[in-house]
This record gives sequence, structure tokens and C-alpha cells, in this order.
Amino acid sequence: MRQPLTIGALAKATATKIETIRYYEKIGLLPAPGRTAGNYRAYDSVHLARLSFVRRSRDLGFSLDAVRDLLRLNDQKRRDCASVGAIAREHLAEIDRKIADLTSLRRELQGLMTQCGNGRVDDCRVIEALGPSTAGEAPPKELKARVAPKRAGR
Amino acid sequence: MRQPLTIGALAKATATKIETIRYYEKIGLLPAPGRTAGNYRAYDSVHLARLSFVRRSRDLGFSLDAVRDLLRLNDQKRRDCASVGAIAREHLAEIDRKIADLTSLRRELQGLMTQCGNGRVDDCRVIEALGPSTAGEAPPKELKARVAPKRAGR
DNA sequence: CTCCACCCTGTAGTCACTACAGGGTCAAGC
DNA sequence: GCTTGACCCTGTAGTGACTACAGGGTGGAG
Repeated sequence: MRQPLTIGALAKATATKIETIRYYEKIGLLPAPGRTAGNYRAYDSVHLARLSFVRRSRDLGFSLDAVRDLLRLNDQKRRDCASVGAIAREHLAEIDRKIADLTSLRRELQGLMTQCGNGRVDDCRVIEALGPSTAGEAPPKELKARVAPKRAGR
Repeated sequence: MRQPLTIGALAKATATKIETIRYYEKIGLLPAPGRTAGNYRAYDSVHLARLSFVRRSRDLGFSLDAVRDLLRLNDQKRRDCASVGAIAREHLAEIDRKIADLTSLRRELQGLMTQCGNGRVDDCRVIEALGPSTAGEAPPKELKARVAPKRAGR
């Protein structure tokens, strides 16, 4: 790609709102691009790649701070290997959790579609796919008070 | 689990803020629980399972509307198979996309850790893992105007 | 009874976008 | 050259999804 992009073209290419692109520039996630004589932003392939990354990692549930971390890996290639390793390891753990959860949810939805193929849905365990029993959550602390009916007219 | 949970216990069990739980109740994502004589909310295992599901699917990047859709699958088991199938199919497609992206990102981060193990980072392709070339984005439309230097004193 | 952790409702603030207003730019068509 | 409509600019305000805080009530240990 040799010709620069307008913000509208970049927005279309990445399924992103124009305002969002300007927002990302404002918060420093995207470098400010050059400008045309008419003061239009002029983006290049580096911006396209970077914005695409941002959007897709956001779509995967990564916070902007986490995205910033990952971009930092790319921005500072010659940096200290120890910290690169630590960042990578931390995000790998999160990625593995997400993959496991998605795989579990996928299995349940597939099962649901199989049941639909058989003409009826008897057993839907979608909630259980991402329920508390599939993760190492802390054991819940029980409510010691006796449950009473809801107060009238509170 | 036979004893009910306080909101604080539920919050701890699901790594959720108390205010968030009340918010979810307010928007109808969580059913309102019974109350104690002291007007404390009293949650049961159904709430725990449901909230866990909500939080983990949020963490995977699903919008609240998508979460609502998925919960609806569970809430209305006897519903029309055609619409169950359509919802499941749509969400399966999204899940597959997310798994593919996470797997791609995982590969790059693994590669980075391998390079770190070798003592230096020569090649970081994290951005490319989720860049525009790995998805079928529309071809970008080029900026026809000539790029000029940024206007002074605009 | 006191104290402190916890709960309640309601209001306001933060983060991550997103829409809109008012005005400028670009280029096709006449 | 003028008109028109799509597009761009900056700045402000609004929305969705939380999250913090205020003022007051509850529960239980000491």
C-alpha cells in the first residue's frame, strides 16, 4: 500500500467508528498521522495494522491497558528480555483461560444444535459451561441469617 | 449448597463488585433474590451459576445483549427449535472467530517467549497476529489527495 | 452498649466508546 | 466557476457498563 488512507477508509477497513479512531489517537493508542493540505488525517499501513490489532484484541475482551501492554511488546523490540517474558507469560495465561472457556461454551452450543437437529431441546447446559464449578473460584461463604419473605412496603 | 449467600459473598465468589451485581439485577440480567428479615439479599446456587456465566462471558468480550441471548437459550428450554438453532449458530460463528484469534495471538506470544529463552528478541509479530491480513476485511480505499506537511498554527 | 464489617438505596463518576453540532474540504457534475 | 453532497475537522455531550461514594440500617462479637 503506497497511497495514504482517509480516516473514513481506515474506519471501514477495521469496522471502527471514526470517533473511536480519533479517541484512540487522543489516548495515545494510535500515533497521530500526517495531514493533507486540507488538514485531513493521512494514515498508512502501520496505522491500519495497529488499529486492526487494537479492535480485534478489544473484541476478545482485553482491556485497553492490556492492549497497551501487548503493543508495547512490539514497540520496544530491543527491551529487557525479563520483562518481555513476564508480560508474555501473564497474557498467555489469560489467553489460555479464554480459549478454554470458549471451547467449553462452543461444546454446549454444538450440543444444543445437535438436539435441535433431533427435533427437541431437552438439556441446555449453556450456563454450566461457564459456571462456577468449571473454575477455581473461592468457595462461597454462606449467609448465616435466616431468609425471610421480602418486606412489604419498604 | 443449602445456605443462602449475602451479596458480598456472591461478589467474592465471582470476582464481581457488589454494585455490579445490583446493576445486573436492575437491568434484569439477574433475577431479584429473596431477602432476609434485615432486608439483605439472599442468593442461592442458581444466582451463583448465572452470575458466574455472565462474568465469564463478559470477560470473553460478549456484549450484555449477547449474554442475554445466551441466557435466554437456557431460560426457555422448550422454545422453538428454529430460533434456538439460529442463535446458537450465530454465536458459534463468533466463538470460532475468537478462538482462531486467540490461538493466533497465543502462537506469537509463545514465539516471543522462545526468543527470550534464546536471550534476545529479534522478531515480534504480535501486531500481525491480529492484523488486517488475517481477516477478510474490505480492501482499504486509498486517499487520493496528496499528503502535505501538518498545517502550522491551525 | 459499642464497634466494625456488612448491607441498603440512590446519586454521581469513570471508562470506552459514540453521536452530534457547526463549520471547512473535496471532487463530480452542470 | 458554481452547486451539491459526501467527507473531514474540533469540541461537546450522551450512552452503556460498570464503579465509587454518601447517609443510614443490620448483625454479631466483645
